Amino acid sequence: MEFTEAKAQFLQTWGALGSQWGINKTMAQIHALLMISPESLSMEEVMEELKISRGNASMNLRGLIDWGIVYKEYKPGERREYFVADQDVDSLARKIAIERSKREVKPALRVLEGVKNFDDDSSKEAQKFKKKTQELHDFVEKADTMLEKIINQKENWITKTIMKLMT
Amino acid sequence: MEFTEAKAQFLQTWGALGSQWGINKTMAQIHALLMISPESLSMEEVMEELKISRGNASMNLRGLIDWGIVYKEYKPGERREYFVADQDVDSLARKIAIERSKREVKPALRVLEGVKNFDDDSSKEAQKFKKKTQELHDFVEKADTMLEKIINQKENWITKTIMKLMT
DNA sequence: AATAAGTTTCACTTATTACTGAAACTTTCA
DNA sequence: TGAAAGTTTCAGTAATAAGTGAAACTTATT
Repeated sequence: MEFTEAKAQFLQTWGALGSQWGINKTMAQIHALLMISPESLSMEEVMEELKISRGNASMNLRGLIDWGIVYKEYKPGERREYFVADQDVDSLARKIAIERSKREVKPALRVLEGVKNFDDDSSKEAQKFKKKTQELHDFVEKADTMLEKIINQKENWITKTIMKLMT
Repeated sequence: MEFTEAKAQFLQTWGALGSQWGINKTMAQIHALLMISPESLSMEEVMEELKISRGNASMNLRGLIDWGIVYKEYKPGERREYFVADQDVDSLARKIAIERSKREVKPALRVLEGVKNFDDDSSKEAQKFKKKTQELHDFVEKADTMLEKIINQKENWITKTIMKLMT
């Protein structure tokens, strides 16, 4: 396989993977592009390379900056902004995990908390409902705690975690 | 909050959570409904309760069965099929994790493997590309291994994992 | 302060994914 | 075996999410 082909396939696959994980295709692709690029890129260059519109590029670059995995870079004497991706894969994954917990898990927990304390009418249905929502709440809370523990092992967290789980 | 309201809100939220995690809304809702239901339900009842069409109900029930988190149940003397959800939240989560790894992570790994062994033309771009794809491949592989380790602690895996990570 | 280069926004279009419902098929039992 | 009850499929439709591009806005420079 040639470099150009490999690159295209990589951008393509990473984009698809991204959309399965709640990050939209373009956002994942821009991020992938910046990661493999030896120099920082301007918005123009991103648009050109991925054949996307200005609006799309702008929105998604901003999104990536919000997620904290892409940074702006200013070159001396140049007006134009350049973009760089966080080069550390570990820290990237950590940031994504934190962000998803904040955006999805935490809100779900709040709803489960509210819902499990409904006015119990002591019917069979109500009993079962109470039991299950309680269980789900506890489970989600635990899973979230686990995620936090894993990602808080600052450096090389995956390796460290695997080591711990070896026993 | 009343039972009926709590139930509606729960079904609603669980559906939304599902779609963020790659399980479509209806599928997540059917699953939620079956989980909180004290009796097994027929397809008719599911359709009725969630106000969805026969086709939709059929497709998604089948999907849930494929995921291995819902089972068919036959009542003696009755022709109709009834559906029950796996009641164990731990085993449910484990099954979802296994399935997602199989469907998403493994294929992505295969592509990364192919792509990182492209014909190197020794340009700066190619060098960087090789380095990054290698890093990403190793990372994804490690993460997947970790997931496997976690879920292989058969019983109460979340609790067990947290205990291990406590140190 | 005028202008030109750069950047962002947003109403609209396109693409993707999910859902409907009628028709086809299957099973059971009289 | 045929008719009724039950189940599945799938072509068409609807809902949702993503992307476009021109216009508006910002900033730096003279």
